[in-house]
Amino acid sequence: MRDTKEGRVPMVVIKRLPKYYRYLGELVEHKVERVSSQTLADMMGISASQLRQDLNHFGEFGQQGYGYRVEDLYQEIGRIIGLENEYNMVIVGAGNLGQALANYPNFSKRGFLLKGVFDINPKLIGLKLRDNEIMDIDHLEQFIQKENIAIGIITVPKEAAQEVADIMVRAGIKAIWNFAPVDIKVPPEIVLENEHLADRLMVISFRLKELGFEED
Amino acid sequence: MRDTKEGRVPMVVIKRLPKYYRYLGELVEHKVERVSSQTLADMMGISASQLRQDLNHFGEFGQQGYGYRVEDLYQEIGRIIGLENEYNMVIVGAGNLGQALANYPNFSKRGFLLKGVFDINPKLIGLKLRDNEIMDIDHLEQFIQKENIAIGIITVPKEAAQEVADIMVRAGIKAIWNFAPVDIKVPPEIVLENEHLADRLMVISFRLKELGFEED
DNA sequence: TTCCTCATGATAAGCTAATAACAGACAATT
DNA sequence: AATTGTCTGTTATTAGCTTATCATGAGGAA
Repeated sequence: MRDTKEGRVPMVVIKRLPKYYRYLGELVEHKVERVSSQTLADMMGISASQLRQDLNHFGEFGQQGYGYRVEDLYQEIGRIIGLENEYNMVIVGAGNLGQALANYPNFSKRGFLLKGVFDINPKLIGLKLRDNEIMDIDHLEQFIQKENIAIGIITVPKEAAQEVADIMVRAGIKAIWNFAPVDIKVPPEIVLENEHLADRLMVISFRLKELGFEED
Repeated sequence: MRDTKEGRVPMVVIKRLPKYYRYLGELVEHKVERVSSQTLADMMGISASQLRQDLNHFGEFGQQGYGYRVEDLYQEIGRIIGLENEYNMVIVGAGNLGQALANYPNFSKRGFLLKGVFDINPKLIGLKLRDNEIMDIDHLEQFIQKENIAIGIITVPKEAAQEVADIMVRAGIKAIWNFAPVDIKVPPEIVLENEHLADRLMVISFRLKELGFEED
């Protein structure tokens, strides 16, 4: 079973896949059976060309003169994203954000299973967080290895973030999702996503300012 | 005082500004006085060309044969982003994520001031969240107008997100930062940032899968 | 069955962004 | 003051993405 038709798929395209998946999910819920690239693209606010082009990176899913079968395409994109797999996760940093993510229900629904939550603060260790007891960060490395953890989520202060990442990498983790406001460095074979929430606010700030200056 | 040299600045460039700001902040902390585009670009893992190109959208901040004064450039980029302004914010949805964001210290430090937290759940209304008492969503519209709220953060379930956004728009809000897993629709003059956390996990999933298939 | 319409997949054209190259200005040094 | 080397701002080039176009084949109607 082949993943991509040929060559690498551009990152911009990959980032759009979850959006396609989301909109198709909506259509499935509404029992829509078929959809044309034009209709779907209009819903999403993109061009039909781009939609077709994107899909063609992965294969031919539509039929001329008919369009796409919603259910099929939905399943197909789920497969492309890899949602039929299950991944074990840990969260390191049981502060507000760590707790919020731990309680996020949509993750387990898609096969992302939270197996442990860690912190360095003795006051937090031992507390229950939904199904997970908060563990001492000293046990992190061993835990990752024993429980076959694929994804590590970092929600510690920025000073500790790189150190936590190093432990994860040493333990053989496959991917890191970092929420600390620093760019973590990891070897190239590790999948890394930096989530800089404060950066997003700054983009909003810039755009607000830009708008303000437009009144000339 | 002019913002951009001419024309519109591409979104890709704008998205990089906070990153520049972050790295320059590090240099400031380490009391580094000057830096060349080459050095800074190496630190950030981008090309020196791109860095200079990006900065040239906004003006000339460096000196030939010398480089950039770290402190000056840091201030300058802060100004470009608009960090000298203050913006009032509200959070709607006092669940885990809403609470986490309410307690995020870095926002107020940059002039993003949380003025109120709202929810529809009677059990939550009246509770204290750091400095903010959780208010009934019925008072949201009035509050936005009276307190001159510029930015609305949405952390409600997806079913309620569009409705909340509509109230915000009606009340005259300037920007919306949406964490619900739907694409909210707002008039074009409203600055909108959709933050789809689950999407990020799917990108990680795809990349993990891609990596797995590379062992042929 | 045959013809017509529709909408895909593929190719081409157009556009945007990233990298490379370079002339000129400034700093540093003697 | 003169000279060398550095490093910017800018222009040129290349690469990457997006949009437009079109031939083709499937579906549906008569």
